[in-house]
Amino acid sequence: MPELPEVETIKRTLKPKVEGRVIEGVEVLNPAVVCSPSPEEFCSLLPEKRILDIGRRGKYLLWQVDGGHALVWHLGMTGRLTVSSPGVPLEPHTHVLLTLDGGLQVRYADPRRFGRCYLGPVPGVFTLAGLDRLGVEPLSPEFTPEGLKGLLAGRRRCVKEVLLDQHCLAGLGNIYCDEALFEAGIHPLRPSCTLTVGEVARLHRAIRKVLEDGICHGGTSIRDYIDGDGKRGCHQEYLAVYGRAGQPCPRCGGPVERLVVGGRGTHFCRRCQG
DNA sequence: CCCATGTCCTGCCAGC
DNA sequence: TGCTGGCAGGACATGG
Repeated sequence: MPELPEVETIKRTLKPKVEGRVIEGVEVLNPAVVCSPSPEEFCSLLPEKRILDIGRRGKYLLWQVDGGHALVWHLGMTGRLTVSSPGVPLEPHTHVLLTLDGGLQVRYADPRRFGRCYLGPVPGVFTLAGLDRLGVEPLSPEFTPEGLKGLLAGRRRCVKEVLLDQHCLAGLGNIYCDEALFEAGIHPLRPSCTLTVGEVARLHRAIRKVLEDGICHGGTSIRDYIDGDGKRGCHQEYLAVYGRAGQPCPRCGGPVERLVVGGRGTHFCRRCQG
C-alpha cells in the first residue's frame, strides 16, 4: 500500500538510475494497466524519449519526458516500480517493461492490479489522471494549521474519512492516517467539524511527523512494498497502532482496538484518543 | 456540494 | 490435508 512516504522513497531510489536516461524499448504485457492512451500508442510514443525529471504529487509518481509529455504512475495497493538488469527473472504479475539506454530495465508489477499509468502531453495527462483535483500536499508550506482547520470545518464526516480523502489532503493512506490520529490523541470517529483549534494544531504537527518519519525509514513494508532498488522499508517497526489490535498501546499500555471506518480497518487507543 | 455504497483484484489465512 | 469463504483497501462511478 504505497502511501506518500513509500512513493517518495520510490521516487528517490529511481531518480539516480532513471533520470537523464532514454527509453529504448517498451513492452506492455498487460494492456489493462495502461489507462491512457491505447497500449499501441503507449508503445509507439515512448521510445527515444528522454526521462527529464521524476517527481511526486500525493501518491502519484510523475515522470517528465521529452516533447512536453509526462508518464504518470499510481501504484494502487500492490504496485511495484523497480529497476533491475534484464537478466533477472521477471516477478509474477509484471505488466510493463521499459528498457533504458545503458541496459537497465524499469519494471512495473502489480498483483492486485489497482494501479494505473497514464502517458500524454502536460497538462492534459494530469487532468486525465485526476491530479488537478488533488488536495494540498501535506509536506509543502501550503499545508498550514489554518488550512487544515478549513478542510475539517463544515463537514459531518468523521475526521479519519476526511484525512483519507485525496481531494482534501494528498498522500495519506490508511496506515499513516491511523498513526497521525494516534500521535495527535484524536479519536478516528470524531466528526471533523468538532475539532478544537488546539486539536487541529496537534493533528497538523502529527501528520507532518508521521510522514517525515515514514520517509526517514524508507517506507512501511508490511507485505508488498519495496522501493525502486527492491529493498524493504523499516517503518513497520515503528508503528504505534496500525496492525497492532490487541497489543499494548506504546503510550499507556492499554489495548489497541480495531474498528471499521469508511470500510477501512482502523486502529486506535481508547485511552489516548478520547 | 455532500455523503454512502458498490466495484475492481489476488494473495493470504482462519475455519471446517 | 485440502478446500473455501472472507478479508485487505485506493479511487472512482453511481445514486440519493
